[in-house]
Amino acid sequence: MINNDNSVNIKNPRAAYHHGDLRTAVVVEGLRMLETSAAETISLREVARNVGVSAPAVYRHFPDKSAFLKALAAEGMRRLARDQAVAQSHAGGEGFAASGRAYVRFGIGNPGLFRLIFASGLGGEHDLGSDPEGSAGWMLRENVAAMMGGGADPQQSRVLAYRAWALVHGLTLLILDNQINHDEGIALIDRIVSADSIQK
Amino acid sequence: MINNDNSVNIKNPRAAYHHGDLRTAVVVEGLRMLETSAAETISLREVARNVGVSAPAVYRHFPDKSAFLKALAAEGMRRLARDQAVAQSHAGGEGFAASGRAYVRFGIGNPGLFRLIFASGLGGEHDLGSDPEGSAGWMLRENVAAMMGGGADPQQSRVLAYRAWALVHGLTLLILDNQINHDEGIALIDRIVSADSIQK
DNA sequence: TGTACATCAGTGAACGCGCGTTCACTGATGTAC
DNA sequence: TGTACATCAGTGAACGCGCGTTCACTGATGTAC
Repeated sequence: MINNDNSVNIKNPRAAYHHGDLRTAVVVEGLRMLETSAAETISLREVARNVGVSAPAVYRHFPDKSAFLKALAAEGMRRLARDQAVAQSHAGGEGFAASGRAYVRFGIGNPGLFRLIFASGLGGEHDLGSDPEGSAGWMLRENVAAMMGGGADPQQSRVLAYRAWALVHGLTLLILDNQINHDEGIALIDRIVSADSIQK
Repeated sequence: MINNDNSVNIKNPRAAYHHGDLRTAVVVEGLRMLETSAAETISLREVARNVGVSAPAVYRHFPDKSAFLKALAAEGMRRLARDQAVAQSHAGGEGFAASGRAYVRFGIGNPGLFRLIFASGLGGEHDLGSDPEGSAGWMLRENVAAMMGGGADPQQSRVLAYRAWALVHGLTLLILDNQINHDEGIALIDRIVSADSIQK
């Protein structure tokens, strides 16, 4: 294997990665591999190989493989939330629908990462109301609250929130799993995820 | 390993399974394992072991592992469609919503099988309109057509169909992935998948 | 400025694992005469 | 009814594979004196 810019200098192992740089490099490579591969098919050994480092080196930065995957999922969660926030801030009155569409587009654009974020066994049990600020669940809750106004029936709020979330989540996966034709699905995102389909 | 009723008599290999019975036994065992395990974690060797047969024996009935998984998925598809049809026929005017709820309940009750059905790389590219009669996609199309009456804009029909499908598909997976609390999700199925949330 | 030393992120070798699949085989079955 | 034979669903042994992880190690770094 030929060394590239991300690889470590054989004679001086610490030079390229002191201060946790290998951790970063490994995460970056993991995210890159997720662009074309499913998380379950990614092995620590291959990530290490691609980075130009021996497999055991990774264990200096992660206790085990699942910790590594969790780091990727966390980064994915951040990016998804960021995309949604940006879309929402750029939209006028239809911010909620805009953030939903951003959710779908993120999933379609990042299949491996999107699936990893929601892979059961990694995180889970978000439950609206307990999400960290800025996360998808948090934004969902904020949006529904704003939509309903002050005196909303809390259970009805949850129903609306779940309905909206389910709509965009399901649409994303149906397209990713090729149950809905990819191009047609993309073309119809705006009509499927419309303001009235989400607020009613 | 102790032989059970599904196992083959060692002295007389053909006695238990002549006429393709091993194929059936293997599929039954696969479906049983899917009740508690994800499809990716199921190995041909373990299935064979559980059935009481050597691993190569399975290759008399399936060319390879993926053919075996496809057989499980096909059976799952049949069961899902059957559940939906039953629910729909027992419902009054709200048949569409009823079949949607049945979809969600099927997924919650059969996590491994449900996921396998939609696993990318196995089937895919259903595309409304090309589904075999009785399948989920077929029923979806029929329902939307009935709902819209005769003179429906075909593209709008597709939008409604995809919206309904996405709603129930997403709800199912959010519950399975523990993004929505399991018990709360189940309790809210009827309200989330309501007639008006699906037809509008 | 020079020296001794502790630290710790890397290394290559090795572990046990279970997998999918192939192979040459065996022996019960059903069939033709 | 008896015998020879083709069929073919099973068998156990073996293949190569890549994996996650552990191990004892090395050698560059930064620090204390």
